[in-house]
Amino acid sequence: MIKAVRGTRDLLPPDTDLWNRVDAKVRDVFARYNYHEIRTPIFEDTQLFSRSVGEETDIVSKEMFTWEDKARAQSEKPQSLTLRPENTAGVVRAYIEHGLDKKGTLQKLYYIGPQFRRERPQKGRYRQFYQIGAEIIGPPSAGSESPLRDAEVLEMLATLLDEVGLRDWQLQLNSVGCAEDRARYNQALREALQPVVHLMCTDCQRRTETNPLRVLDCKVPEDQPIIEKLPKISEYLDEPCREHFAAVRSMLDAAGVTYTINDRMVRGLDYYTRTTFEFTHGGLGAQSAVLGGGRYDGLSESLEGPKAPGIGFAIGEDRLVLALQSQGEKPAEKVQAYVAPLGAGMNGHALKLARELRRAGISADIGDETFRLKKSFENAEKAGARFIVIVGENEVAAEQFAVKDLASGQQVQVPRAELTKHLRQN
RNA sequence: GUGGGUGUAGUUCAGUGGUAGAACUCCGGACUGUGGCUCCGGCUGUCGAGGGUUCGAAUCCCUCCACCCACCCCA
Repeated sequence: MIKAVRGTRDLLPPDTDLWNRVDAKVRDVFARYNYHEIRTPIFEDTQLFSRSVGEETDIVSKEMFTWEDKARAQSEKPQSLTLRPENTAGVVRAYIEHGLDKKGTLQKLYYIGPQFRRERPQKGRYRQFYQIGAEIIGPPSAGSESPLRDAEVLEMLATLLDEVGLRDWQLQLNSVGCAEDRARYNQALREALQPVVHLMCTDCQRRTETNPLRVLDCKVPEDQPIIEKLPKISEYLDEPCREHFAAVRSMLDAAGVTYTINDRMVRGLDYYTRTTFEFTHGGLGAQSAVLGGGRYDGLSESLEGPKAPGIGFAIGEDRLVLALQSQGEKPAEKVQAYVAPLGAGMNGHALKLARELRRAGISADIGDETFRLKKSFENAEKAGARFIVIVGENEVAAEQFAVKDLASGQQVQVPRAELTKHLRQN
């Protein structure tokens, strides 16, 4: 038997009803904040990701689905292509390619779609997973660097999660400063760790060499006293970065968005600058982050584009749905009417009637004239139908249909002309 | 890539060397135009795959595979 490949999965009803509800709500919120949808290709030139996400990150160094396309001409080398592991790089590429900076305004773009990373699957982590993301990007003259953009994005996310129905989420906020700040901080961390690192777990010893920032993320209890004494990134921000972060916080305070500063939160993509954030939720197993994001002031230029600071985020839709389900969210898609043809020659009458209902905006399902009435009732019950409408010879002749409310058990005769009204009002 | 757990009916699972089971689901009937409840009857399996031990393997051994969870890392 051929099965869905590792890390991929089928989304089936009724789960897909919940997914669609999330999609619809998210589009509704984005529209109210004046975002518009962008759709970028599912695969891109491999270099797009190695140059934006970062050659040394886990994503690029070991998690990408990459292959060589055939050369177009004999003189050409085959092109290396990659299934997108995230969507910000693609959006910024499109921004540059279509000269959107020339519009002179802020671009507020959102996307919903699958992303691909070749990781070992576990709860809340799949090789094909879905992200809902948005970016605000534009020339500095349009206000793209303003801390108001950061605050606006965070406020929207708080609203979005509330409206989607997620309870008990937490916003973790940090600033990782600019590239220079991070270089100085990395150096300081290395120096601070040097005398004590041999007391720490083997992971931390490795991290000190490869990526000292990661040490801050360590969860080993014995290491915590050491980690608490390490220098903080906030002490290494230069004046502009410090002011920017303070402005973001004061606007969040003004708007009444609650957050916690987490100066140990480090994010793994190289392009992040200044504000970084995560929204977390308890129902997700080890993957507590429902969404993550941050500012990326230098990304466009690193892709040979114009100066175009930006800020964005990606919601893990798989995780958001998981979190909603963990708090008991159940999609209950029901059909309003079940039309039950009864006896030979009734299928046509049933279809005609169902057509009238459906055209009037009433959801309806149809049985079959070979079903005994008992079976039709059972089917109607299984479908979660509110009403069953019986289409038998008597009914057709009298132009009056037996309509039974399956919840209350009440049954009445309803003239054809009043049928849609009767079914709609309940 | 590493570690742990689990693979038996459509589903959830029991079965630790001797004829593969239960519950639920599904199908039919009791009930010929009235569901949920009840009762009766019925279908369903390469026991994850391959090899080995044994008179005999779902069960013991070896190898592999898949899924789940965790690490790493991230959404």
